[in-house]
Amino acid sequence: MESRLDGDLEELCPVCGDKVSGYHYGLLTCESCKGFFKRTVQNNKKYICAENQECRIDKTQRKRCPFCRFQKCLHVGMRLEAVRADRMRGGRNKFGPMYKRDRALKQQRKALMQAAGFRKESGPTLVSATQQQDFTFPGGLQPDPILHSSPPTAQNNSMSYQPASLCSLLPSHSLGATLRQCTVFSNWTVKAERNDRMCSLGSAAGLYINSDKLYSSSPQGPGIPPLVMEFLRCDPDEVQLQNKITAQLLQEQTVWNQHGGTSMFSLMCLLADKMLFFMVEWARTSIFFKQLKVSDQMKLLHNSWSELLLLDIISRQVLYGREGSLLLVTGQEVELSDITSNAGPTLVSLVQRGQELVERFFILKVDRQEFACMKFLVLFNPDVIELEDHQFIESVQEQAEGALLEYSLCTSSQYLGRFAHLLLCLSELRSLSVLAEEYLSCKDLSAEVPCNNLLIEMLHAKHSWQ
DNA sequence: CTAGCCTTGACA
DNA sequence: TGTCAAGGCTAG
Repeated sequence: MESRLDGDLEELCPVCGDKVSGYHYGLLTCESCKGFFKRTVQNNKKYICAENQECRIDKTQRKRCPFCRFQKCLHVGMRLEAVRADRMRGGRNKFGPMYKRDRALKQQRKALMQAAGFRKESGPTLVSATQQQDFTFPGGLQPDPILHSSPPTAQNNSMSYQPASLCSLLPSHSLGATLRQCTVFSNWTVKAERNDRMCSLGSAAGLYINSDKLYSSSPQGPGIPPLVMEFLRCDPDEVQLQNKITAQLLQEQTVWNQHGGTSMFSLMCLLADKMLFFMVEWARTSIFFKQLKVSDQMKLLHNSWSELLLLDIISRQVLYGREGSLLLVTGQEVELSDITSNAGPTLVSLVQRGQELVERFFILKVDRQEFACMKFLVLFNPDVIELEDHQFIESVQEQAEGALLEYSLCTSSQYLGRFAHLLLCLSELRSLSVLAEEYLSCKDLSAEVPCNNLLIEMLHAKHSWQ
């Protein structure tokens, strides 16, 4: 009897090497890893590795370390979003066409192998062979350190004035150790503190969502795909971020007093630099990213820093901002007219296009969950050259895109058109970030950008290898 | 908790 | 109506 699955079933489970029983959660796996993945996601299980998070997972040892087993499940591409939040049985999911394509591809490959004279028994297919490598899986679905870290203290902020480099930030776990002395505070107008409004808006927009409660303890669930919940969990809390940056600025104010006030532009550079620092911290502790080698991490960040920075600024305006003003990460507001009144044509254009983008996101009612997904979409750009783990990065981008699409499906009836519109907005974001980098480069050439900071490193790094 | 087998139900 | 990838059940 020659069944359709015979070809597929010859393959080995990419997680443990056991016999494959069919497509489960995105790819061909064995029955036990299917069940393990389902239990882990449905029950929101947290595991801890007793070793150094590099346990070998095979058929005989898969029970030993569920932490590393789950990490391997994610790494080979099992999809969190394929586990149904509503636990509905039967039916088909959106992966149907993907499974079909995969089958066709395997069939094609098999035919090619046979035509080339390979015996079927000569080993696992190309996919299994690469997936059976030994990967190391640092981290995983653990609580995000940045969300639980205490506010910066006088001690850890003032200890070191070394310039921060991306290289030094990535493998490090010490948040305050690389902060450095910067200049400025300035003669710009602070209109209003927004702490109260931020807090109330924050809780309404889901800033304080407890993902455990929302997903696992309610069998019906809120309809938020698990991967979106995970992205949201990685996302820094706006109020904490505001507190951290404000605390740092207050501390550096004494330094500024010694140097005298500087321009609005210098202040913006300082803020951008601080935001970049926390952006690197966000990426470094985020799901998927922390599994990458430092070299790939650096390439991705060098490629996307300006887009991420702009997306962060824009999302702040969409979620909490007021028309006609720019809400800073510190919670303060600057009138846009104050910025553009003395600005050159490039900056005016930047501000205008940025405002238009804010408006488009606002009309689409983009929420914090969607911005969290988009950040991953932007960060995991498989088009970056010379990536070591290109396949994984591509798979993460696909997963982020799938999660965003699925979430749009949950929240909007016109999800396909809306989803397409979101992608168009990201394309405009990209173009805007190019303009912003050009603007900064010009300023840098005329020595107007405060030197010795992460902002400049990013600017130089990107233009040196692209 | 694991993993093999069972039930369900959208889709081709 | 058959397929097959979801979730469910349960002995070990």
